Amino acid sequence: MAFENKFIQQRIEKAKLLQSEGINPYSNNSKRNTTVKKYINVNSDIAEKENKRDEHRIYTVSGRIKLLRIMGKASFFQLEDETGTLQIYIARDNLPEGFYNTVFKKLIEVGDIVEVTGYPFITGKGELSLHTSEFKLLTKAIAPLPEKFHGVTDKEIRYRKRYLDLIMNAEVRKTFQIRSKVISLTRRFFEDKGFLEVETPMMHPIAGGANAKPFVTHHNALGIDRYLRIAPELYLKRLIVGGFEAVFEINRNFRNEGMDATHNPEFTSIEFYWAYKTYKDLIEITKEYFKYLFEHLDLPIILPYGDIEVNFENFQEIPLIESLTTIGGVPADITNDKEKIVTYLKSKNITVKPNMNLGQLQGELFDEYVEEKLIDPTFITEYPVEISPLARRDDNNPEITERFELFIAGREIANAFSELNDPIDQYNRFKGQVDAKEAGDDEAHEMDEDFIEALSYGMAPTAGQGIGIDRLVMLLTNEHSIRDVLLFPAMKPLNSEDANEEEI
RNA sequence: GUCUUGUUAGCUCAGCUGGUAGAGCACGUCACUUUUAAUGAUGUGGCCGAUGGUUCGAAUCCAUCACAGGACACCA
Repeated sequence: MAFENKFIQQRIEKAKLLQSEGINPYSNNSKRNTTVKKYINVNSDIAEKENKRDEHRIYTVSGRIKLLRIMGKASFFQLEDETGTLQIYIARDNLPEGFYNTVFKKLIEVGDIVEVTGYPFITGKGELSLHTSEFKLLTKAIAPLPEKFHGVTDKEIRYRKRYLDLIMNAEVRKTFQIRSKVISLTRRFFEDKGFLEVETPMMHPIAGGANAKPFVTHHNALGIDRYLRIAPELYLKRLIVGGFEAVFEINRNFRNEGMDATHNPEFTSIEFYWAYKTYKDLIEITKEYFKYLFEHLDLPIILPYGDIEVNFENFQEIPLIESLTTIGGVPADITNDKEKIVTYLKSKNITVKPNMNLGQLQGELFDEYVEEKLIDPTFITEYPVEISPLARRDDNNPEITERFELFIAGREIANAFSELNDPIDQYNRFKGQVDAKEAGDDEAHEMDEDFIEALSYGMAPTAGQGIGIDRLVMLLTNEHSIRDVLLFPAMKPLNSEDANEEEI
């Protein structure tokens, strides 16, 4: 399999020659004492020095050779570490006798990881560089890097071999640094508010907390199937029953559904639950959260996303039914009538599943006519109870719930509600879901009697929210595919044999 | 899941209506001590995604399959 490629063979030969010269091609004897970024910062004054150099400052930097320009008895190369790229000047007469000609010129090449020691100077063309007095190979790369100018652009290679993508495309590293920062800031934001970070099971006996198809796995010792969680919601609420008053979890959820630009089988969300609060408090904390993110990420408050702009100072709030007419342009006289909605959708050539209830049809109208038009952050409130099986009913109108979803740039970013804590109401809503499941809705919720029992002991009035981290990061990094914000997005195996491989 | 467009050298890509496969980069050799995608000379490199079919002849036409991108459907 591996190492057949002639270029790889060639480079393996070079590694052997290095060994015969007494040079370890996989040395770990690194003496690095600064990064490229620090080197550039510390030496920003070199231009003012005599001869534009300072031979008394000696630094050792390490990194990968990205570009190599050999010119007879001297060479330049670009050395790249995580912090940046530095030009290295290396000349025959500054190195031990024979090293430059027999080792550097013949056995060192683009892709190798090396360490150089020397002093800062500025070249004739005005670039701060390092004048090498010692050169050491740390790691021989036996596989050649992709083309130096175009790099690797094939999306399949970039996703399957993310390491290559990261080597070749520095801006990709930036995206994942921002992702890391978003998660870190999110954690800090909620911790600062007094929330406790918890971990709840990833393997569930009942796949609850959302409407979705789960992955199934098997516990051998117990001889039972488990579901990879589709949401942590019901476990986090059990903790509120137990007396924790503010909890959050940032972790993966798994849904056995289609893959596309906004869906990966495993995705990251934060869910948080806050006792003695309502969804109104969640609207406030959500605004505060975004403000916090924008400040700490140093992002413009009017954020470009593709060819649109999102104004993060312009948070809107509008009830779902109202949005159908004012934003969606749906006639006002049909939005509360099942038959009229079905007729209307049919007249627009939109097919709906038979036996949909009013709430589901209103949801259809929203998805069809409103969602994509919500560019600036918009809290859609007053969701129908039929499509909100875990949310508390509005005290004044039992047909709607104390719930909102937050939409930004035409996409759902968060889902939140005052939690249903009436165990009998929750029991009946689960029953309704079970009936729907039996009627063929394979994404309907299952009965979770243990959760009902937990509620029976009393859960303080609580508000809870989930935010999709991947989509949030897409928004903040101006990426339009979820695969570009996941280091290792899900991909099909390359040959069908792998797909059918039996477990050991 | 459906439709659609791709898959040619390690990488980025040409290859017209079918006639024995091309460039740049990378790599080998030579020259070159301040280059910036270094430069100049020269050379090596391919089961044209897989399997069938049509044809005297297929990278090229047809069918099936695999993988990927995009759109739609479902979902977050």
